[in-house]
Amino acid sequence: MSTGTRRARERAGTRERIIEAGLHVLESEGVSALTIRRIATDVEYAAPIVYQHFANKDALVLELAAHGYRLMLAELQQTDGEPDIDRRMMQLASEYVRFAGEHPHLYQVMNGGAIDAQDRRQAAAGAIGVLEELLTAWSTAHDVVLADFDEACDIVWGTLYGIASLGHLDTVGNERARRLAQEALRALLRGWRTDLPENG
Amino acid sequence: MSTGTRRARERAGTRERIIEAGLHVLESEGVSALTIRRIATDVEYAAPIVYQHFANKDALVLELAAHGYRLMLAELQQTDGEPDIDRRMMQLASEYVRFAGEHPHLYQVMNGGAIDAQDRRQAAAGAIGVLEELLTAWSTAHDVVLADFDEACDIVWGTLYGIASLGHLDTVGNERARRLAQEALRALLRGWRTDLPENG
DNA sequence: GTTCCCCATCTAACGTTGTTAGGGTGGCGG
DNA sequence: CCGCCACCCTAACAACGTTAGATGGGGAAC
Repeated sequence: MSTGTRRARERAGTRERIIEAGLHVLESEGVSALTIRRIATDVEYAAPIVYQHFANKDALVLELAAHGYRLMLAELQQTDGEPDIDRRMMQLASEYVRFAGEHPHLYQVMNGGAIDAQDRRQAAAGAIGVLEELLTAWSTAHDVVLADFDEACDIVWGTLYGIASLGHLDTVGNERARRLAQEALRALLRGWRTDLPENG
Repeated sequence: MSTGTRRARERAGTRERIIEAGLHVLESEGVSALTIRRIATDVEYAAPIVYQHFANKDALVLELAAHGYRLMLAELQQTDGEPDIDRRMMQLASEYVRFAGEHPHLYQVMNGGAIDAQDRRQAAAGAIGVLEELLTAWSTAHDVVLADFDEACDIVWGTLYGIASLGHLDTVGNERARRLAQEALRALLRGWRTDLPENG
């Protein structure tokens, strides 16, 4: 079956081209332009071809979002090379918000209601993993045992999401949002530290 | 012009009924069921009537969101009667997340991309005002001068939004999200206090 | 009281969306 | 060379937001 494998390769190729076309349309013209017919036209096919590769539009959008989370993972991992764990945390916050600002439409799709909660969680697992690693390193570096590690992760992840959303949902500029995210994360971590004296 | 005022009253009445029908559909069946034809049917009119009261669907949705923010304002103001300012802050966080959990579809519309950033800011001004008042009271109570008050407000508002979104975007339950929001806000405020000793 | 006009309302339609069914065509196996 | 099969397209459906034109009934004028 030599033709069989070739056809399988071609199938996978067009599937990839559909995803790339979708990403291009999304990033360049926004979510309102992300149409089955538009994508099909860009890959020089008729609309129904898309349904040979994706069950429906939501499945395609999920794939685009997964791609976005992989991209985010790559950018968040760029915080390597910084030995100071607190500074790396600040870089994480900054990079997260920067990503949201540089890919607003992709970010919108990644967090939009079209994606099932479970699927999103799975797609975001890699990016969240970076946060988990950093938070683990931070807690050991400062000799802090967090009461509930997953809870702390969710808090940080949710905080970053919320403040990054201010950056493009509201009139808050991206550079300001980066400052806000850094300050929020700094305050959060400071609040969790037990190696600082306190009186109340 | 007796008939004139009556007609004006009727016009305003149907406009109000359209909004109420929209809210009812939204809360009971979700944003995907929020359709011009569906709303028109519920108020026993044909679809084009809606366009005599709203320029387009986005304008109607904005009105629904504004109603949602007024509702949120009322619920946030219920934190009166608590003299302890820190406890009131905790109640604010809890009530915010509770609102998001009890009105998920309304909350989704309030923060959805269909609403212009400026319009949302204006609609949310009242609810944000509650936070501003509380934060002012908190800073005076603890003798803290915040470096940038508006920045602190945005941080808290964004954090609450992000963590509340975890509650219904992801699999985090509402009661857990409330705990998370409280812990996040507690850590944030603790990080901003200057009446606690520190060593680095 | 009759007539007429205006305006509120409806029906019908357009263009777009996601999605599905059915037909045609070209290349591969016998 | 023939037939079949897989691929691809055209056409269509339902539903959406939105607009234009038809229609009808009630108040105003005589």
